[in-house]
Amino acid sequence: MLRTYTCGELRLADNNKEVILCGWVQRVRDKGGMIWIDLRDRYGITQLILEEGTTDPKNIGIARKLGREFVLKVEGSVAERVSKNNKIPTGDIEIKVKNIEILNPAKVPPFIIEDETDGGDDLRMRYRYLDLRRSVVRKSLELRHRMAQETRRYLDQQNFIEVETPVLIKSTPEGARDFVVPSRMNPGEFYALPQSPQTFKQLLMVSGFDRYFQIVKCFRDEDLRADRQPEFTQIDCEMSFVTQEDILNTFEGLARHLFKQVKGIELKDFPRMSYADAMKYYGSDKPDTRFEMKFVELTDVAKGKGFNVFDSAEFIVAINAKGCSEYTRKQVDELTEFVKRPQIGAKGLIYVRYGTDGSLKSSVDKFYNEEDLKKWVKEAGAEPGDLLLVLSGEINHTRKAMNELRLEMGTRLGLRDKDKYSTLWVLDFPLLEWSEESNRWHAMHHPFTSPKPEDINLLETDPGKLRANAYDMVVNGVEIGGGSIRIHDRKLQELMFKRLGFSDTEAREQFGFLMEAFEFGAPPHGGIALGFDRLCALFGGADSIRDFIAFPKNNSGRDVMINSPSEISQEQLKELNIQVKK
RNA sequence: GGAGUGGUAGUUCAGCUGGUUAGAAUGCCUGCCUGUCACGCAGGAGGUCGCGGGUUCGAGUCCCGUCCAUUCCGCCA
Repeated sequence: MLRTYTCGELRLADNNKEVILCGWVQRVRDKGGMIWIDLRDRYGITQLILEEGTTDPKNIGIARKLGREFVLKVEGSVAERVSKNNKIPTGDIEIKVKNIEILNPAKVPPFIIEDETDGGDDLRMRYRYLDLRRSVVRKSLELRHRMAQETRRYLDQQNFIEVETPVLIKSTPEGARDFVVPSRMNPGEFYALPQSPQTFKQLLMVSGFDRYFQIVKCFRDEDLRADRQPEFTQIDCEMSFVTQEDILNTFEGLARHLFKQVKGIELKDFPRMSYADAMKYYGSDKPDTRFEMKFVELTDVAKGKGFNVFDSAEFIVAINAKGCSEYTRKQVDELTEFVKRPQIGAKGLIYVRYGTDGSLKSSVDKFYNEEDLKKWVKEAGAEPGDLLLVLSGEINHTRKAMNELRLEMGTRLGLRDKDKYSTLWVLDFPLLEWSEESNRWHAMHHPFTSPKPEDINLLETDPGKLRANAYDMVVNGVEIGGGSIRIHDRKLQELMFKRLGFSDTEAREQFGFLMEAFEFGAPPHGGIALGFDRLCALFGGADSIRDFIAFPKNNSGRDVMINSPSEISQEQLKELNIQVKK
């Protein structure tokens, strides 16, 4: 070992010990007759001291040549500081240097390696290995490690076994775009990287593994976001001989275990909400339930007074912004601009001020008298001092816009506290949704999801109303994971593929292996997949998952450090039987 | 595929309705400083204003195109 201690562990109790430390130069403070060096490693920072007249001049000479991020090996003795620093754990001591060895010099780093760095994202990603030296980023990865360990511990205790499934698999048209890998040995043929190990985990159930999990990389070739990477990690799970209730309890248990072990938070039972209610009251299948501000439908009370916008609207909905009646014209205009942005696309925003004196003032006073508005505020349960915000239009579009407005108001009113956690299960998702684009039904979750038995006759008559045995775990408005009870019957699976527009041949070619397996004694089974990166970001109080991934990709799917993707040589292309159009 | 925002010193940014030699902070270099810990003080170096074109007597600034980054919409079973 080059060192006898780390830079984070020496205390006053170690006084006078002879020690050897290794680490990086965080900073040199040269005061003339005295020089202090902050030596940093993964564990902390320890101060070194060199003093003219005491320290060997050779070492003082070396210290004067040091730059940031030089790698040192330092021998010395632990001493109590004359002036202590209570901001760091090692602040009571320092190392009187007896010998400094430069293990490796360093160029001046392009950004400051401190918690509050001056580096922009682009630069940090280009030099990610330097960025990872910063304690904030390191702590994010330490959190991730802890989460993974606790996940394994809990699931192991629950008799789950971790099985690795292949990464080179088969492309299927359902769902997201696949990343594909050409096969040299099979010219013209391609593997696909898994969007999830879905079919494999179902096959493991057929194999009798009963309880499977895997912390696994998944791949989707779709456009990226702050919380979306082309390769990401899931806690992927499957169980046999269980009901939906068993799965909800098991994974509510996992979430509770993680919150307790990692954050020291005891969570209450997760409330449950139907998809229909989530859409009705929050306009979203992943509502942020840290605050109320539920939707109030005004379609019936607000129509028929000659206000053409409302009279012609399919749907009129309001939220009650508590205590906002004093919002200025400017603030209301800001909200109007907010909902009119192209991404949200509302035509306008109507408001009703319920003054603290009981007065009612709206932006549509021309059409509605005080009696009319009184009905509105009564519907909304508003009190004097509140502000009603109203949107109207096509139902799905309006709900979506109001969802955005609700979240914006929640943010403005400080109701979305990062340290507060509100969890819930959203249940009874529709099994299918109609796609205008491809003019056919799509599986909302995936084609292996089972319909609710009582709804099964709707598969032929009214597929859009058919509810699935599917569920999402939602925390603070973030979809943490989702799953379903699967189909384990060949006939039903065939029917499902048919309904989704697969021909018999297509279904057999793509999923024949699964349907065949169902004929060899497939147990009833179901499972869930939790987005591990998002879960870590949530625990870390961050909106972006990038700092919880050691080497993330940028918005265009590029790794700017290693500069990938990149072109490959003509020889490689030839070997793979691939031609590239330029 | 679409919309917004940004690109100026190593870095983070300022730079007004176009007008002398493009600034600040920080980092870097040099010197001074014996209890600093965001050390302090004095001095210094450092710029193809993303790229291409246009308007103009004159463009960091206005216009067009393009590239890059980022946020969102579409997309993400």
